[in-house]
Amino acid sequence: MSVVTRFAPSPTGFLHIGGARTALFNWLYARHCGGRFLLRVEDTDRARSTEAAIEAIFDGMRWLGLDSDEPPVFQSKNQARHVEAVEAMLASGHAYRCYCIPEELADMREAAKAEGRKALYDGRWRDRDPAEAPAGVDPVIRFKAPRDGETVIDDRVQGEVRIANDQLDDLVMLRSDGTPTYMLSVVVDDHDMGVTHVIRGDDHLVNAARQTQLFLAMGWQPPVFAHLPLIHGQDGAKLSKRHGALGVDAYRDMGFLPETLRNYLLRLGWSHGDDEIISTEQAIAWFELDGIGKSAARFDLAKLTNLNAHYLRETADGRLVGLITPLLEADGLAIDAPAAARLEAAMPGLKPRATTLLDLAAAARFYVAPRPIRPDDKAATLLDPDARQRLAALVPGLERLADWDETGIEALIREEAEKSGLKLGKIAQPLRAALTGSTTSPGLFEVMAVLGRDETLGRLADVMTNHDVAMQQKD
RNA sequence: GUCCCCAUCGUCUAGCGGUUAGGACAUCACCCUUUCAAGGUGAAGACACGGGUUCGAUUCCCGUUGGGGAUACCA
Repeated sequence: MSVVTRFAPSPTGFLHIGGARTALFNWLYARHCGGRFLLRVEDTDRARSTEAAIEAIFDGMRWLGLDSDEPPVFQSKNQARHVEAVEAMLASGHAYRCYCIPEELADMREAAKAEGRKALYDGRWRDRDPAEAPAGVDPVIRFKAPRDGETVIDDRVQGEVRIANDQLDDLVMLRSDGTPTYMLSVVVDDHDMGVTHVIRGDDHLVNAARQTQLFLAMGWQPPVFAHLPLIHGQDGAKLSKRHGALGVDAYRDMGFLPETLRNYLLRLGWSHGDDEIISTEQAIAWFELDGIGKSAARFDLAKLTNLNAHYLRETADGRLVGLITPLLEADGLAIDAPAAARLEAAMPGLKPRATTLLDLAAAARFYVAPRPIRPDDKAATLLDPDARQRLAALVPGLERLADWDETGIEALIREEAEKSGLKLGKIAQPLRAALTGSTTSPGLFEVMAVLGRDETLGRLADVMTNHDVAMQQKD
């Protein structure tokens, strides 16, 4: 039997980090098994579901590269089928009409709480004659759940979980307005879609018992369950909106790569020995359900950042240029073909110093910024008159230099430093300030090689002639 | 309240009765060095507690504590 997994988000918000991990695990397991991965939008709560949320979820899935094997299923479109399933249960005696009004239910809950019992519906309409139905009350249809014994879930993550049936009440399958509830819809859809493995958050563990009862009552084989521990925030509390539970789009905007998220999310709750850096191909080959941990994990931005730095270093220069170009353009810079080429040449020096696309773009800015380069405060301090004189002394040599490449430039500068009896830093730092406008940058000789002779000399000339630029920044 | 789940360095985790309890991130030190990173070397840092079982428990069982989840005509 081929494996079928599904990701079934309810479209009430963005694709958050926990949902993304659930989707990833389902996707990986299907890919690993050579099965199919399906996407189902659980929009049975029409009031809370929004078009924007649906788009945000699809968008997030696309960005993460989690492609589904069939077009997404919208649960709301299967309503007729869900109602039909309930009618069949009514006919087979597995369901009944309940005429309780909300106030009655509230009283019931309160009474149960007072007695220290689990707050459950007491099944008062289970066997009551429908002729006693009060006038003007639209009934709900409830599942006639087993009252004795227990329901056992053989969970692939949590192990064998036993829940006494008296802990589960007769759940509502059809609301008084005739619409199906989530609990019923999931079971019917999972069955109809041929889902073999339900991999989802821990918060559904008890639901798995109710759903198992439903599957059994309908005469269907329940799927294999695997309930993932939830992800917690840095403070250990539930990863909620106010704890920085952001959508995956927020991480994209912070400059993280999708492969970083995939690797990070995979390691959050799943392990393969001591392996940390795991490519998606490797993950597909290795992913097994028994590698999933049982305890909740905290989301750690520092580790995510470190991982992103790693993937940035591994990313092809051309792709990086493509990714930061929009950021630079948003910053008011025009990136034409020569500028893009210069950025690409600069990437080997920029990449290892960056942790996100945002700081990569910021660090790359000086390469394509228009002259004159505005030095920042610290850089301006370095460009005092003495330093400018030292820089001026370099110009003839740079003009004459035969091979304008990193080694040639380095040899020349070192020679100049030695000649004047200065430590390299005494020349290199002002030079860096003049060329990059900053006190930190990639290797100086590499910077000069990438900038080219004309641009280098031009930037030096700017500093030499335009004292105002330097002086102005000094205070 | 009731039911369910969980518990190894600050964090993510390895471990599946006998280990100097391993790795990664973060932290600190040193090396490298034209700045900043990267890289290299090293340091510090954990089995929540109490009972059992066993020749022997981080590992198995029970309890305590702590954390989380579920208790809807939401999903």
